[in-house]
Amino acid sequence: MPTHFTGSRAEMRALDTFIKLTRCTNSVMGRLAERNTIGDLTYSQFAVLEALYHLGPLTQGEVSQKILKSGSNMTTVIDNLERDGLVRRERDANDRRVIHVHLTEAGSSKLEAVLPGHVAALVEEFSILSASEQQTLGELCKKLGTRNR
Amino acid sequence: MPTHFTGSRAEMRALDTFIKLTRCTNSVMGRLAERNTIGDLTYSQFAVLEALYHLGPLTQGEVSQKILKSGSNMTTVIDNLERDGLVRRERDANDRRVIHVHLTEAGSSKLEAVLPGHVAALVEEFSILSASEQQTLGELCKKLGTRNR
DNA sequence: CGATAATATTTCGACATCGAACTATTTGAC
DNA sequence: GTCAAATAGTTCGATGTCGAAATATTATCG
Repeated sequence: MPTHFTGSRAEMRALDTFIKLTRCTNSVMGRLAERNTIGDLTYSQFAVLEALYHLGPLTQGEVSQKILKSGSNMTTVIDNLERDGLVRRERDANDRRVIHVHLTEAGSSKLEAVLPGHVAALVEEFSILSASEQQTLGELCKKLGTRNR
Repeated sequence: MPTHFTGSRAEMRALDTFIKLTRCTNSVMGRLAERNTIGDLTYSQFAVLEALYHLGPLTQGEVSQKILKSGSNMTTVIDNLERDGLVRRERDANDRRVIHVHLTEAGSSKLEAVLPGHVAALVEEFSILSASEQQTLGELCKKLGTRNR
């Protein structure tokens, strides 16, 4: 946990908080991965399916924005999802540059099969924090995350 | 921000906190990356150099544990660092299975050139939170991160 | 209308990342 | 002492991830 870094108080504090933040996220994600909470999906695939499931068909660019990943990355992830039959691409008729991504039946079923377990695992993970601690954590994260914008 | 997920209160809370946590980490890392705060290094490379800088020569396995990455991943990252002359591998004389990773002069200089700016950027990022907010965030992250172990 | 700018996606090359299978070496048990 | 189990790294194949350059298409402006 310690960083063996010597600096001003503000420096040590920021560094320490940063390390705890990244390790925390890392650990939580790692433990979720260990539990195999999303079956044979990757997190990227899960995120794409979830977005489509809750928001309906989206443009590839929209998906990219929703899950905060680059456009070129979306191409690969959606390629894999399409190969596995979980998603379907449809060229827009009016603007042939854009592609609409649709969930297939298989994709929908897959997500429904996996979502409850994932949520349950999350609840369990976070149950170490009280409701108000979760509230506080969420607020601080939001404040830090949306900094200058 | 919203998830369009309907569930019990505990479920919504955990999901919401989870999303804020991951987005926060994502955003902070992203902004640091944009600022080019670690030069032409990747974060993995930076993490390895930093560990060696502060702790001295380490076994490859030890590095892997310090930065929480898999052994096979370490092979690649250290391969690249070695190719760039920032790090040197040395086989242990007594136990020929183990490899000690040393920082080279170039590696040391590179890190020293980059560390102050990185810390400054971190301080600036976290300056949106007061000292006590950072303290709280750190504690909550630690509690959540080290859950059951 | 026609050249240019903007937009959506893909391709490419580099790096990260994992788990499983593999190699080399050391340790332990009989 | 020898053979089996444990340990340290590497290799391999798959996926994710990015930014820059390329492609295709649409919008704009003169």
